[in-house]
Formats: sequence, C-alpha cells, structure tokens
Amino acid sequence: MSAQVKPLTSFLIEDILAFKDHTELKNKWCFPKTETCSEWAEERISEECNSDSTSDMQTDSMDVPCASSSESSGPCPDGRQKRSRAAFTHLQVMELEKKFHHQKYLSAPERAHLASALRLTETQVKIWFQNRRYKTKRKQQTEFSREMFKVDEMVQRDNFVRATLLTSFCKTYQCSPYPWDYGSMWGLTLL
DNA sequence: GGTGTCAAGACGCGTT
DNA sequence: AACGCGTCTTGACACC
Repeated sequence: MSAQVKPLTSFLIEDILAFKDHTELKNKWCFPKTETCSEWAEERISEECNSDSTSDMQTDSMDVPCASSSESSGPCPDGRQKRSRAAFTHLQVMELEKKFHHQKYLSAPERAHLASALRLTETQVKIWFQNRRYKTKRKQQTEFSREMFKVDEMVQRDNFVRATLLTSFCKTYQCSPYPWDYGSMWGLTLL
C-alpha cells in the first residue's frame, strides 16, 4: 500500500466514530443489536491490529469483497466458468455511498485513489458508480410516475365531480340543450 | 419456489 | 481504437 493512502479500516473507522447518528448507521448496516457503533468500530480496530501483527498479506474480511461461495467451487459441469458475484463489505459500500453523495461522477485519479483506499479495482469502482447512478435514476422515475398517477387520479375525480354537478344542475333546472353540448366550447371533459 | 438486490456482462453511443 | 457512459439483462445470493 502506498504511503499516502491511509490503511483502510482506520480510514473508515475514524469516519464511523465521527458519525453522529449511530442509530441510523446501525439500522442501515445491521450492526449486532448489542453493539454500539463505537464498540463495533473499536472491535474492528483491534481486529485490524491483530491481523497486522499476524500477516501483512492476510486479507481482512472487513475490507475485501467476499468472494461468492461458488468462486472456489470451480467450473460448471458443462465446462463454463461459473460466474461469481463479489459482495462488497459494509465499509466499502458506506465509503462508496459517501463519495457518491458528494459527487455523482469520479475523475480517473479520484477513482484510482478510492479504489486503492477501498482495496477494490478501478473497474469495480467505475461499475459501482455506474450502477448507482442508474439505480438513482430508476428510483426517481418510479417516484415520478407514481406522482403522475396520483395527479391523473385527482384530475379524473375532479372531472367526475364537475360532470355530476352539471348533470344534477341541468336536471333540476331542465336545461335544454344540456351543457355538454357545449363541452368543447367550454373546454370541459364530461364522463 | 418466488422475489428482491446487486455486481457484472452486453450492447450501443458519443468523445478523444 | 480506447474509453466511459447509459441502459437493460443476467446470474448469484439472501430472505420469506
């Protein structure tokens, strides 16, 4: 690891300790119920120290994406290599989310820096941001269409009320011809 | 078994 | 040609 880049877990744990809303963080990342956020972070620090003292090459389970169980299981019976799906750790996702919240696009140097800090490949960071932008867009679109559906419902209800009122009005006062004969002129939509 | 989530694959497009 | 992007799909996985 380069000298400029902070060791990952310390880098992230400092942020977690600085995180104000522990409850939100715990809910988001499903910390064990008995653990406070600080306890959890401190435990991770001690884990990091232990792992550092044992082996530099040993991968920290908190930092490195979990390889899927299939990855070690080899190729499929038909000979094709079984596709694996890396599951990023909570800390990695949290850092990515934080960065994404701050900026939706990364420059190449920023991507390289983040990738090395999170011990991911640049491609993984790039794809994560790509997928994240798409996810945001999709969410916005569904919210928008839900709103439009609501508006449409309101307009229809409004038209129905207008039509009902006009009908009863005309019946009461025996209007002839009925107002809907002038609908196009008045710009009314009668059901 | 059905379903949702998510990293990665595929494809087309624009930019350099 | 190489690259990054948006978009949609796929496959692995977890949860019920």
